[in-house]
Amino acid sequence: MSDGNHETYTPAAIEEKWQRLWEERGTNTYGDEALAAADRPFYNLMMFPYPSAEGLHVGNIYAFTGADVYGRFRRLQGDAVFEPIGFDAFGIHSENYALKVGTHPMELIPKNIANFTRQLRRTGAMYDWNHTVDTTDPRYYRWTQWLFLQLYKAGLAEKREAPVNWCPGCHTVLANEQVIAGECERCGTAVEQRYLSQWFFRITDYAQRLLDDLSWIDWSETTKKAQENWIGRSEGAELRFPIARRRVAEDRHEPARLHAEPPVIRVFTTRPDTVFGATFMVLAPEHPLVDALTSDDQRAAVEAYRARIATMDVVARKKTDKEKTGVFTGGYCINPATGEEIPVWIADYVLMEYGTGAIMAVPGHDDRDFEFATKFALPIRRVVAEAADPEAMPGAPGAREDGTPAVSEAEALARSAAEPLTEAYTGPGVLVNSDRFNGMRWDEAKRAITDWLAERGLAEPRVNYRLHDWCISRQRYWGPPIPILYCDRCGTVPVPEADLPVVLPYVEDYKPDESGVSPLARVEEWYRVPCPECGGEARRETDVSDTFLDSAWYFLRYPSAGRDDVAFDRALTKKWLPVDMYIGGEEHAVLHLLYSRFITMVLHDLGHIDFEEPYVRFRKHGLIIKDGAKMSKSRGNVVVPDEYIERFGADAFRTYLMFLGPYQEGGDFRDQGLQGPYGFLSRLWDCVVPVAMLGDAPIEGALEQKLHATIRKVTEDLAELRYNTAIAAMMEYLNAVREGGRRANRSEVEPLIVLVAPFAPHIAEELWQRLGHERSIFERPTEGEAAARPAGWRSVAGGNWPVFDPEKATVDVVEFVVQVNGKVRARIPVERGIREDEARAAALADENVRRFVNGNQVRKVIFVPDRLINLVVA
RNA sequence: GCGAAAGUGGCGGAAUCGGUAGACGCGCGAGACUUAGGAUCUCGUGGGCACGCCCGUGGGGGUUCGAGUCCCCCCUUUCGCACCA
Repeated sequence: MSDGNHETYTPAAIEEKWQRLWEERGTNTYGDEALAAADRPFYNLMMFPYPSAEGLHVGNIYAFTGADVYGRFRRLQGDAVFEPIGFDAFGIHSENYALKVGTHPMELIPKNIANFTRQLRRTGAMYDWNHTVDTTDPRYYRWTQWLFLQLYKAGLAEKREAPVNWCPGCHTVLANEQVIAGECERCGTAVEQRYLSQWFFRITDYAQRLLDDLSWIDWSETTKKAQENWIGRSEGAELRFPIARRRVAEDRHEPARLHAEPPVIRVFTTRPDTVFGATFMVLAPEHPLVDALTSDDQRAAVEAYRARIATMDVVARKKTDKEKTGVFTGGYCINPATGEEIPVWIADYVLMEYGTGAIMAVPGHDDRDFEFATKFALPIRRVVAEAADPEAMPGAPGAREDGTPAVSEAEALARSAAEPLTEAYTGPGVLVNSDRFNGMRWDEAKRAITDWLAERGLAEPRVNYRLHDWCISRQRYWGPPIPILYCDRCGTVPVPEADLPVVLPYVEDYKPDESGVSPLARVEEWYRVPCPECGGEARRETDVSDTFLDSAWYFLRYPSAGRDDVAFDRALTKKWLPVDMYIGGEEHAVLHLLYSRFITMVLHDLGHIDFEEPYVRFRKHGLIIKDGAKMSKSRGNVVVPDEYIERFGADAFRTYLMFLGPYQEGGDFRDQGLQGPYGFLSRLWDCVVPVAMLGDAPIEGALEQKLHATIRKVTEDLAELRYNTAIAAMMEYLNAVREGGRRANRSEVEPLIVLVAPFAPHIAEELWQRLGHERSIFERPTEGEAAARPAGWRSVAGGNWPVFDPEKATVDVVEFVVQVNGKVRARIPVERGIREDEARAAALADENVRRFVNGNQVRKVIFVPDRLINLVVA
């Protein structure tokens, strides 16, 4: 629709131009000095991508654009925003893909990174390309290895034999967090349990701190909750059940060993109040005491059961709803509360990884124990009686003044002590069948019984966590080698820091196998090295570290990227960290986000940094679906961003992504939806270009009011990442400017261009330039520029972002609602600030209102200033 | 089973504090312009009819002058954890 005079909006040309100019002028990048000298630093971080061969997908762009919009918003407000990007390129994901296509990862990854870089530039985000990281670069992973050594020296990294999750598909060990419902997060293969010697980070030492800090960090609530659940703190007690030696010793083959082992079985329980009801004990099949407890006549059955469990895959074993299985060991232990001998069983519903790997079974008050006891005909004893009503409990509200329950104790006890249980009772109540503790509230009994047993050394209060230590060994090729040497004479020797990096060698055949060792173990010339301590023969650790270690500290590296003398510079780190705003996916709620918090705490404790939480503020973004369904290759509904960007431009694509739903909840991508934002930008263009056609009149009246209301709305919404409603407000304002096809004035559109800039930076730059500005809209304006603004235009200090005038942001005439008996009967325009009596008179002047009042007496009037009046009639 | 979030037009989604339900956009309808239209512009667009109202935010109760919003019960969906003692 070009009419010679009119220039059409051509996003491709404009965007190409500005991306080139940004690069040439260094608009978005910092030199080393500038980075060190920046005032009002704001570290705007987004989760760096894994550079897949498929290229950037729409989910990446959605995440990054939301973060970039925020960064640009802060920058327009005068902050010195540091917005880096990098590549998380090590790991099983990359390696598996390389294997699939038959290209070595050392060739594949640089290609992918080049492709990603091209695509990322095309999205128009303001990345600082002077400060990027690539985790596979030896200049980066040198410091990943350094980090490992710091943990090693601090005693936080240790090698130990442990049951680990082995993925038979990926041929490697996985961290607990990488096992989803018993399956490998990457390939979906059922995970097996193996006993291997692995490197662990003692993250459990930090469990309480990781939990405590959640109370003050400013994060999305759901993310905090996920971490809280993952850490899984439970309070209770460790109880000790002495082994009934008499019975065990009779059957023992090696009686001498008996004395070497502790003559007790330790259990963790959150219900020490129910110990009088512990009628048997269950150990995990792998429990080390099983052998000692097993009697000769039960040995065959026990061995068979253990063998069956050992070969069972983890998915099958962890199924909650399968029928309970188990076998009696023939051994007994003594209930420390009752003194009774109780039988010891093994069953796979007890997990070796949690607590002590043994439980006291209280079938009366635990669903699982009840099921087990029922199946194997074990005694079930009630020790907690449900009070007639909660008020009846001693000390409860409604209890008598002397603290005794409203229902008599005797009554409650008598009623239910003898009553048989048809299912486990897990609720609150009063103790029964518990000797001296009868009649005590269950919650008080927890402490009382623990104390009572503790006097005899049979219990102590205990806090347990679900969190496990972080297994970082991977028997794979594509990762940083763990910087450890094994010497026959000196044992485990850390690689001296001066010898870092331990470079990952080029290995032609890097395919993993069943052996349980890394492909690097096949490269003798690499792993055979002299011991740095004795000079004798040593052997390198051949496992590489988990990818999540690479990403656990990358945010510390960005400002110091390119520095070869330190992992992170002290002064730069002090200036820029912790991260001011971190935006990323919820899928990392318990992986990356927990690990990087842990690593940061460790570095803090070791004196390397002066903060212990890496991200002051974290916001999760939502997920994009396509036409109401998850995107997947098999469904064939994957959005390829390049095509859309080519057709509509990055500006429209970005704006659409931010418009299609609340950013923190995600939304539904529909091809036709792009028309809206594209049309919006086109109309904005048509309003401003050619600039010579713009009017010079100052903004005034209702439009001025609307502008200020829009500035307020957009400013507030952007601060809270409510991008969709901010865009809607801008659309509304532009519609008002164009009302009736009138010619726009410069004073009406210039502020709008700044508001649009975070979403559509290219068109904003272009229009800004055409309006006569020489410098980027994102640069801090000079005094001259600030002074040359149209009348009534005010901006925040140091930026072009407009400031609204609260006086002007409110309307003079409001549409006032008149209700009769709560139903809307009229809408009348009134002056803002109208008094109740005036409003009432105006309401009653309305014909329709009068019709409904119908001469009846007005019994009550509800008046909400500037909103409504409600007349209540008989 | 536990934890978290959410159910609003044909669709994506709006709606600070309990105060005009459906902003904005898509789609659709009518019209204008046009050789043409998957372009652009204008107007309309929750349902119903007696054209003034009635009905409408998953279902059922309740509180209130007034409920999408608060309370109780139920249903559905999505996500996370899942034999965690």
